[in-house]
Amino acid sequence: MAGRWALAPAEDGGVDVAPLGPDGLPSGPVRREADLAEAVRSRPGVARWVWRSTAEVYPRLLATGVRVERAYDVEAAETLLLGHEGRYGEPRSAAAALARLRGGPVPPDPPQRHADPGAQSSLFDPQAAPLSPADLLAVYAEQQRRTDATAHPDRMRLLTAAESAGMLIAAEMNRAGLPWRADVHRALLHDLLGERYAGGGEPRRLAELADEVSAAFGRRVRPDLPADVVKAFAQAGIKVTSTRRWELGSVDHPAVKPLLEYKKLYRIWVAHGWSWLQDWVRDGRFRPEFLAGGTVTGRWVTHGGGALQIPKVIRRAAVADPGWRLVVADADQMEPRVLAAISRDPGLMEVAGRESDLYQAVSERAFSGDRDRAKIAVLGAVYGQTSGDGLKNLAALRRRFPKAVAYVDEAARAGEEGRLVRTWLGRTCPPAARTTDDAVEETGIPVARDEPDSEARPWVPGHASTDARARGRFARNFVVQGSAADWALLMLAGLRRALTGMAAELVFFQHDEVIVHCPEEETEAVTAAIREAAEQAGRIAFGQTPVRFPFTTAVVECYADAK
DNA sequence: AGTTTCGGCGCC
DNA sequence: AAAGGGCGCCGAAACT
Repeated sequence: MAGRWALAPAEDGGVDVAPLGPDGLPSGPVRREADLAEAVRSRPGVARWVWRSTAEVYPRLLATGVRVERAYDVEAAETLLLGHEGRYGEPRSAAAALARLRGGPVPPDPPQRHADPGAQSSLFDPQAAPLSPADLLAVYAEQQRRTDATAHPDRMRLLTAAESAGMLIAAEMNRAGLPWRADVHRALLHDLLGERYAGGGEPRRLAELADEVSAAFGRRVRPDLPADVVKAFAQAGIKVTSTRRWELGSVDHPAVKPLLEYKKLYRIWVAHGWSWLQDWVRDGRFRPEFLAGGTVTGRWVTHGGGALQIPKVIRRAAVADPGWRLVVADADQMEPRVLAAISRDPGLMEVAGRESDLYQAVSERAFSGDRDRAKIAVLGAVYGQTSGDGLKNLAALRRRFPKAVAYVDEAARAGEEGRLVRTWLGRTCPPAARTTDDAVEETGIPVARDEPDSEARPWVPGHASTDARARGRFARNFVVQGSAADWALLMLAGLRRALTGMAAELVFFQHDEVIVHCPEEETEAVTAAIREAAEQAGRIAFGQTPVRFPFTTAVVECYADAK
């Protein structure tokens, strides 16, 4: 019973399953079973389930209490493989992959659905037409062949496996939810914003601040309307081009202070206020929808509730159940450590080979101990800083860490020239935007200019006039942010495996930070599992490397106490 | 009236 | 002090 099995939901609500031989072909007959959960539950020895889409199958399994150890998500793999092959924009569904294999017309991907509170959505329509096990396995076998044809098949296999694990984890986290105390949240809102007035208008504190702003200007001003604010400043003889915080910060006018306070609280009111609570918190859990691999760099996204942007002050409402704890773990300086591992810069590897503060160590080597400058320089190198002191700092960084800077410089050059760049494991950056004609010539697939599904087109930078440079910055950041996402995904998969058999649940993941909800007596084991998973992910991803990947871990009852 | 873009800001 | 990467979300403004 061990080994891989294929699983494909059938039209009649049942499911087809088939065992795979070592060659990836069926090693036994296809069996039709009436009940999905029972089909999986009765085969506990299966090492990896091969299926079209985790989003299609796994929530239904979880709903009946069935988990699987490992899966292979054919559509996730197809997305990664197409990208690696420089074929971004081609339909990524299993049906499309099958059509390419068979030579038939390639169906376009279904349009993405918008997330509504409470609605389930996924990368692809979970209700897509069923695929027979034979067709599924034909696509799978072809994917194995394409994986073997990549420059680093071992890394690509790791990537598709990790992405598939991510899909499982996302589904499990969507089900679990982040423990959330609505009563604490409400008290917090009342403290910050004051009473709500009937009719849904601004709460008391915001109304007061708006009055203060108006008083300072000597006329009625709506602080939530940038155009109104800019005009009011102009009438007061102060020229501002926007109402951004950093620009207003240096303006000397009595309206500035209440205005900035208003903007801060307004943000909380509209994005994490009472209606947010209403929409996203049920049964003591905040349930956003996590989507693994939702960005081109491999970072996750969430739909609903702004789960990856919870303001620090609102984290006060994320509270563990009685007798339970939140283990909050944050990777220390993940991106520069990853840059050290992928560039193999001797100096940066040495610095990253210690668990102590990386920016401090960099500053001692290149910035006379000025930690702030060191941090700005490192982040500038990673993000593509192009002006001001950044360039000076970058030069200093380059002298001491030449291979590290050369690595991102080369990525930037490749991006500007429209070449492909990849993460360490092989996730591939979308190529430069091409004209419609180019796309047709290369793929044979017409791309409508006003195609409503923007997913069908390659990434384009925000402003056409700065195309090449924007692509350079994007590619520069991509190799570091994306490789960091590779590492984080492996870490997460390792952690999930280590938590098997415990009551502990993964409940939150945010780029370099993970939260596990567990009984108090499991916190030590969870903390150890996180540390171990981090080091293991470093070894698996980067092989022999002196680079360490430490975590700062806090065991707390309340998320806000973690930092 | 409905849809898309913009400005601003939250997180990493 | 201010600038560079990735996102989501909201209301207002701008459009069809």
